[in-house]
Amino acid sequence: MKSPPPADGELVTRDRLVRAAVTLFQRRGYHGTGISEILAQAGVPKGSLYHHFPDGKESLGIAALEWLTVEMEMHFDRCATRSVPAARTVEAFFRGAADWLAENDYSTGALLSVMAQEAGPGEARLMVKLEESYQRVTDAFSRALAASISSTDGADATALAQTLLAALDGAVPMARAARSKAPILAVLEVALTLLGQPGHEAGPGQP
Amino acid sequence: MKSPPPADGELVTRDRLVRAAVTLFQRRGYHGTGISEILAQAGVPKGSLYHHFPDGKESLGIAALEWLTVEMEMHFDRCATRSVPAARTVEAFFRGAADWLAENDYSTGALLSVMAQEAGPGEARLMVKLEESYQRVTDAFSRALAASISSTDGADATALAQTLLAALDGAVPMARAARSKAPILAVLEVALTLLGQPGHEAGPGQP
DNA sequence: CTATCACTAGACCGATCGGTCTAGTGATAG
DNA sequence: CTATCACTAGACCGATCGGTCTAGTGATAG
Repeated sequence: MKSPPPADGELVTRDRLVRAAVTLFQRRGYHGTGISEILAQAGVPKGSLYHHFPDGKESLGIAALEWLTVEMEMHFDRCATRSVPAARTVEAFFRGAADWLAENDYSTGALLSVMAQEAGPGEARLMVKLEESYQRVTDAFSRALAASISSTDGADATALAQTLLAALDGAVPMARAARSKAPILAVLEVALTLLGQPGHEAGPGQP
Repeated sequence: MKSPPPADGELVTRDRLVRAAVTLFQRRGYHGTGISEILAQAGVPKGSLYHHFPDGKESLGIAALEWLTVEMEMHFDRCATRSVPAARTVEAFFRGAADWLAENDYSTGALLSVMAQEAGPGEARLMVKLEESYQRVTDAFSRALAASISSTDGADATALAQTLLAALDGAVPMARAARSKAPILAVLEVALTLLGQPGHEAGPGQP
């Protein structure tokens, strides 16, 4: 218990590894990214990785998921706190993803979605973490939506959040393959239609 | 030019490879699946693989995408020909995916989506094929939808097809992580709401 | 000044990766 | 009967995979 955490010095190396893992897993997937690439990108030697993550790659994957999950939770909770209208929350979310993809030359992707499709029985801990992450992100998103959708109850907001998140996760690889924001923007427009018309149990039609 | 194709004998080995590749890429992703696993699953020796696919794994990936693309095109074109109502086409599509996932212990995934997220600059040909496949599948889906949606023109049907395909592609990994059909069914319900209300330029509200 | 400890550094490991290459094998054409 | 050809079979290849292990290094506590 010597060297009490220099508060930020302790996290630097570990954090660099996690950030590099997030970036690379988004680009090439979990199995497509080698430990050595992560090490190179983070500028960290192998020994340090296994000091911070004695259980290796899978633990690093879990840490990457946790990092992204917290990031998303914070984002959506900020929207909820500020009572941002649902339509604006959704629009910012989709446009943000499209812009970020374009800025990165369409080489990044949706972390939860890739990892959930690559993980097998050999990565049981990863799968458990994925379930948790999906749940937390969906919950945060639905909180942000519920804050401003009058005509829907909690259940509706959850289903809506799930649907919109799924739609974006599905549109990202399309945009990547097409090297264009178009698929994301097309999906966004349909999504906004959905929001504009609260729907099946709401009031009268529009003018 | 001896041995004129025994018509089916020629395709058996090659086809077994493609089918095994589709199955395994769906389960573990492109990079997560080794050539040796494909060989084992197909019951084919290595030499045969490189005879049929001299360019190796990437060509096999392309063939797997082609196989799935044709499969989907045929499915949707069947719906279009029979003038299946859009809502029924969508419901069958989503429920089919959910059932197929459950039957396979939530171990399979969305092929286009995983591969599009794993492919990098090193797999340029794969990426080109992915773009084509997405396009063809979306087109076929939108044809199936357009056949029965009166209030939408072609552009709308395309955006709708893109959105619904994206939503399913995104919901599949969620269902996989949760080991439950629930996410897919939740998304389906929202999707049906969308179809039930052709929307922004349609007529009056409902009763 | 010394012992301890968190952490860094990278040489090294067997296993597996995708891919090549040589030796068949068996049906067909002549 | 023989030559050709599509195809099978698997030994073998270097490269890279994820992971282990030993030797520091440098700040802190006493």
